[in-house]
Amino acid sequence: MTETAVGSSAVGNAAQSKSEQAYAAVKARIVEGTYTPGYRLVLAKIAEDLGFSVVPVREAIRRLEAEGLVKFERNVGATVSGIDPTEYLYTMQTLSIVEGAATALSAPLIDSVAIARARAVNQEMRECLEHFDPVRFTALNQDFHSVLFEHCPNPHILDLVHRGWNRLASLRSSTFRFVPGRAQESVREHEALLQLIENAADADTIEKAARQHRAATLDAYLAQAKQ
Amino acid sequence: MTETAVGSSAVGNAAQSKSEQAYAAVKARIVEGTYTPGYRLVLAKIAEDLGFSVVPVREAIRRLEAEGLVKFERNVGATVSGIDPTEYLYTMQTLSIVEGAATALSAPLIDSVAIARARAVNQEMRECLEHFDPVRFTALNQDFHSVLFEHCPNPHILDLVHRGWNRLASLRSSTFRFVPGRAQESVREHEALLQLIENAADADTIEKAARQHRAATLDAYLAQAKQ
DNA sequence: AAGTACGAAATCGTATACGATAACTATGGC
DNA sequence: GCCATAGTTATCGTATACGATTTCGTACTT
Repeated sequence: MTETAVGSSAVGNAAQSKSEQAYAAVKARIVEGTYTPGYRLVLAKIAEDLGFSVVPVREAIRRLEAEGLVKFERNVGATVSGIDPTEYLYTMQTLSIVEGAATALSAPLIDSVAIARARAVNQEMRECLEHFDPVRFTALNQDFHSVLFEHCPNPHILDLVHRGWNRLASLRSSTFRFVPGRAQESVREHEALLQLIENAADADTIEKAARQHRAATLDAYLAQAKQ
Repeated sequence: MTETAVGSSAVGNAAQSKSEQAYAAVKARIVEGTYTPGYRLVLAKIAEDLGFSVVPVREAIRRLEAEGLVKFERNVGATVSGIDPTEYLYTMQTLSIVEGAATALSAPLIDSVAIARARAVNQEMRECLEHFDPVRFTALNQDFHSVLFEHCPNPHILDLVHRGWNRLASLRSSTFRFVPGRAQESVREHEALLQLIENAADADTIEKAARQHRAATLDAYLAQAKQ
């Protein structure tokens, strides 16, 4: 349940069109890592696997292309798009901005129950650090932020956050693995963020903290990459 | 030239696929106002107009749907999506955030030539106010901001800005017409923004000013709508 | 042996065809 | 006269088919 793509229009699946199904199916495979970056997405093959024809599959792939999850080349085909360092920077920078805004907008709407829930998740993350469970850590990290954003009053902004997450999904938990100490820091920042929200800090402070939380991960990655 | 949709991948049209052409054609018609909100986009009709078949047209429409320019209903069809007050709020709020970030990121890269160009555009906007030419005013407004963002180092953020603009395009110049005095104020804010950039103000200050510039337009609209 | 040219295979791009669904219209019952 | 219902039409959704383009392998030339 923690392994699904995030942010797909989560309505009931009443009478989904095949293109929707294909979209969801391929997206899920990319996000959960079945299709790794560079994987070649052949329309005919996917169509056969799903039992559909190529037209809806093509539509699904183009949609995923628009979200940046696959790279599509005319008359050549689609591949799952990896994220090179530059793309990673762009994505993280954008995320830092939209997450900052999302957090600031959500903060006044987060009740004590949600705070407690987030805190519990964060506690579990701490435990993951001790047992060294990066996969679960990353999933919990998503849960943590989901609680924060759950009530974001602006769906457009929330959508941008989700897109960024999915974009990063294929290299999930990379920073946890590759940047020593960052995860510990991240957990501390989470707690600090919760306290700011609890104390009803002004929007600007919360925005900056949330933005910094993401930016710090990026910086840690960049510093490491430079070595 | 000022009337075209903004931000479409502006590479040479070498061997564009029909779905690309259809996308561009329909998008242009929406942005320039040929297809007004509520206009019913019948696949077969558009296909015939363009001389294509329905499949690429369908793909184009779905793509426009993803950008929020059209509303698509299963087994019913597509209509050009108007923006109701709520949508307008969401869009403007999102724009204020991404434009703020885009401006702050671009500021250090804007040279004196670009500043002069922007200032000239802003001067012309002033003249439009005297002659009461809202259409040209809006076009110039786009030009002004284009100069500012031209060198935004993060293409993802720039893309988000463009999307917001296209989203607003169908009700372009509305605030100029409907909110008295706002346009004058806007021109003044432009000049203030230019001075901040010239003086190499810190990123935070610039971001806040740019964000406020957009937020003020939204507020003016909301205040007016409430009456 | 390396490079080039040609041909075959794979794959995409789109037209056409037909089935499915929803909107519309006309008819009959109350 | 108004509402419910059946039939018709419009439109979408997708399968299939085929042409277009690229890629890959092979044979030929130097």
